[in-house]
Amino acid sequence: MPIATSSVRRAVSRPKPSSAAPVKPGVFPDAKHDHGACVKSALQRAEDICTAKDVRLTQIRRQVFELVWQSHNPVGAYDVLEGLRDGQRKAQPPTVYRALDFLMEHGLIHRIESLNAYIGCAVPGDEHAGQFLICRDCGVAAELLDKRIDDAIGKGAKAAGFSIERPTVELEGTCAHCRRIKRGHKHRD
Amino acid sequence: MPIATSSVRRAVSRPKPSSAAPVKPGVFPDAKHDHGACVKSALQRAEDICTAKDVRLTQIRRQVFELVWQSHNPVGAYDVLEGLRDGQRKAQPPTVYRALDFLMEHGLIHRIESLNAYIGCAVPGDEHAGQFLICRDCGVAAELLDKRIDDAIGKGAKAAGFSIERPTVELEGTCAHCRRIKRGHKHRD
DNA sequence: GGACAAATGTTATATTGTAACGTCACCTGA
DNA sequence: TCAGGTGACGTTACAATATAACATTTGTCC
Repeated sequence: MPIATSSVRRAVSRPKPSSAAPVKPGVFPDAKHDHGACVKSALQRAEDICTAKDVRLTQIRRQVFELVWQSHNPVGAYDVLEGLRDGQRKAQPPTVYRALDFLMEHGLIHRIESLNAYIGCAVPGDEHAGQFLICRDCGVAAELLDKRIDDAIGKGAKAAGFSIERPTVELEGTCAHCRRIKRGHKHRD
Repeated sequence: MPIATSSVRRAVSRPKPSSAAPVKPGVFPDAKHDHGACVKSALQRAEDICTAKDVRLTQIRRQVFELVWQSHNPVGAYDVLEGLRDGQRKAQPPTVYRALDFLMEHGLIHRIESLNAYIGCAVPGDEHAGQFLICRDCGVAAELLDKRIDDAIGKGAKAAGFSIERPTVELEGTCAHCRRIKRGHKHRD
């Protein structure tokens, strides 16, 4: 699975206010967006949030966070583990799972249940459940924050007298870009 | 005991609704409903569907189907495997996974991604994705068929130019019954 | 019956996730 | 200053879930 380009392009733009969202919810990241800036922004926000909550974004947690953010594709725990091992470390699974749990607990990443994988949160600091569009072809997952979906789900649950504590909404399919490519192969247009 | 139904190959194009739906979508089954009737009805419908589609509901597949239907709680593949082993057989994991795949392929059961578990479909024969309310306390999962949710999800995806092929909607929380129990413990009312 | 495909058996292994306990660094209060 | 507590991480072992690959059996069709 191709990993989004690590930042060959230098972040020439001035340091953005850390409040800017790393990626826009509901939007698939452009193939050649500045992913380095994406990561940098996400990391800054994570640090701000941890500071505000008075919890520690330790070396390992930060590294795991960066590994999860290395692309917009959900990444498996053992891939993260692989990444952690680059270098002198010889990390074990519990190390990774603890860090992932920490990051999820503080809303910095989400777990994609249908893939057993993890992805950076596009809107950290905002208490919310993730809604995801996951492309079968390119593997990219885009986070949605769709109030209509939340509302509809809320109504459906209410009708059944059910109180939701953890909603999971994961929509697997094909993103616009990949669909264009496939159509191109078929009709050559 | 011969598998009578699998040899019946009549060109009946539509399965007649041999009985009511096993359980009503959107409703948590009553604690003391007649589950035997539930299972019987589900099995009958499964047989009708397989006959209509001209696929074989073999001994093993039927057994796995019944094991999945043994309750309204999602059941793990290895629990099913345990069940299959009651008696003389010594089934192995692939046997179970193949049967589960078959049953899913023909819309007779659903997989609950957030639990790595399987549950009988409340409305088999109807092409649809499952939407589930899953109670943390009693473990029961009720299937929803909520058009509002589908619509909202459809709109959200469309706005992103995304085409959905496999939606996953799993809502974990507390069912009305379990919530009443918990409230009772707190306020004694 | 013979050929072919579908279904299942069998062995081995891959992938994902946790339990349990030990170590160490850091803080805090007497 | 240091005893004791706590949080983070190390380490070992294992549990739980799932699949690859190939062999064998069963069913169907001619």
